[in-house]
Amino acid sequence: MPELPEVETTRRGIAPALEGQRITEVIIRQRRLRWPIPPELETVLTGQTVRTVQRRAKYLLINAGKGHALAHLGMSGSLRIVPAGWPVQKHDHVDIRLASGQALRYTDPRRFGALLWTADDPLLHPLLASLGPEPLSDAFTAEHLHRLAQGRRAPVKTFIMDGHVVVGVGNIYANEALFMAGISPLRAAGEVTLGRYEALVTAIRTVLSAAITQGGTTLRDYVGGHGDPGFFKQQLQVYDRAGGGCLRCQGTIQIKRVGQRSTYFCDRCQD
DNA sequence: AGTGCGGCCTGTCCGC
DNA sequence: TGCGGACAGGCCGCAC
Repeated sequence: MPELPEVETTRRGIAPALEGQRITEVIIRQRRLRWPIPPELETVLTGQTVRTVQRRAKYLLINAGKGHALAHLGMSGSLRIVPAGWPVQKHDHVDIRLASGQALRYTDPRRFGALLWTADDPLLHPLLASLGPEPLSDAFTAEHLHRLAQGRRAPVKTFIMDGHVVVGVGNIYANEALFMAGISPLRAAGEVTLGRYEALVTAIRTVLSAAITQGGTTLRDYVGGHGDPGFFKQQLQVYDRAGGGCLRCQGTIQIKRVGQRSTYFCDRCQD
């Protein structure tokens, strides 16, 4: 679920309530996420004061002095600030209680997400060390995509969803950006010209930025740091619109499986 | 090295 | 109304 805009919206929502706060207690009701929650999340994190809450790719990095908690929201996860002791629902797996009387609550029905701990530089963590550039940074360029794509026969949609190429572009925004750039999701990555990668870089930046402005896209579970849904769903051009009219031409939005993911596009606007 | 797939989970929806 | 099966925003780890 949560792609980059949702994770960034979450970061902005929870950071003010966390930074400068001492962690008084960590309550774990369900350890079994994608990986088991390590014991350090209780033994080391408790008593620490949060310094910063940053984001790298779709990971949130909570700097707690002695190390960093890493959070990933998987497909259905959310992190939000609640009053301590707020009624617990079925999938509320973790509460990190703060001296303020609030708590950071981790909720994840499908448990594809993760809560991890690292005492070292979090950017060197095995899960983060080999990731591609941030799409909203200067390091993300058409030249970067074009160079990496040389010789690649995988579809360009699969290519841009690969976190080692560029981070943060999940299924929704990959579909939207390719539509905006007029590129068929089925085209081999290695056959896309530098000029079209220019358009794609612009489209990815535009779509992600607009989605952040709208607080992300909520299809079902996603809520931001204050428990509110995101509103970018109303601006989706192709995602989940199979059979609907193309908003740019008189064509019809198609759906196909590409890399085992539902892929939406207009075969008249995208080639 | 690049590519394709299974698997992790729960919930929902659709067809019978 | 019940039930099986497909599918859902991510992404690791494996076999080829």
